[in-house]
Amino acid sequence: MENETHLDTVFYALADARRRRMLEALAESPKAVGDLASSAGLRFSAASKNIALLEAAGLLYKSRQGRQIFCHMNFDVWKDVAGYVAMHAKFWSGRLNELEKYLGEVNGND
Amino acid sequence: MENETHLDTVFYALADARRRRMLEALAESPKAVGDLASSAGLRFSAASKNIALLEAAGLLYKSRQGRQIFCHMNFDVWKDVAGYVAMHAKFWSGRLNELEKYLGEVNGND
DNA sequence: GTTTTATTTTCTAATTATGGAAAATGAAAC
DNA sequence: GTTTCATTTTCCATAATTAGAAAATAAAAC
Repeated sequence: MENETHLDTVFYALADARRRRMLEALAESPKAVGDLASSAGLRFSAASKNIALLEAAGLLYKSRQGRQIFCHMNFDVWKDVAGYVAMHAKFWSGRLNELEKYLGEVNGND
Repeated sequence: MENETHLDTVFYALADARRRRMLEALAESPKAVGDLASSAGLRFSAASKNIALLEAAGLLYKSRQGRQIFCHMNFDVWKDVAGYVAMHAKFWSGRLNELEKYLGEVNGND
């Protein structure tokens, strides 16, 4: 599902520090909308709209639990992004060691 | 040089299919502004503005050759993007083989 | 069923982004 | 130095984005 329009919305969604902060919170564990609002320093209504944007980009999905709505990171979409980046980052070819180091540092070799 | 604001501008720059098309053209070889305009299906003035945006994001740099201005892909910035993607794509951990395959397919194992 | 909690929607106003056209710049050709 | 070519800048009109406030929904608690 990696078409032009989709990449538009994904990259656009990532082009905002507060939205990225929400995703960073989600990377750890699913969070309710209200929690994400605080993470990003936004009011409820603004957070809700930004979350809808992230959802439209496929970067997260929601599930209801009682009165709360939980957001979950959709890791699959990162594959599209990674694919696009890899495509244009030709320079990574033959430098997988370097990327491996990156991944190791960033993820703590887990 | 991977700060929040920089990522904002980089992702924003990537969030437009025509700008990505220009970058795709540049990945192959440096191109004059006029050539990029046609690649993206834009008039000169519009192309010039989008190129300025890509330049501000650090995705390309310019060099003058006679009356033409050539744009060159700046591969280094992709490292920032790749780093960010890798950071959030935890799921890639332990799946480097898969990524390797990706890179192989995409770059034709060169 | 009324209240409370969690979230979304609607509406408005302010800000920002966009392309096109035409004028302006900059360098080369003559 | 005047013309030509390549690109940028300015100006304008249009469209898109955003947050905030208040009203609306939706589900649970009482």
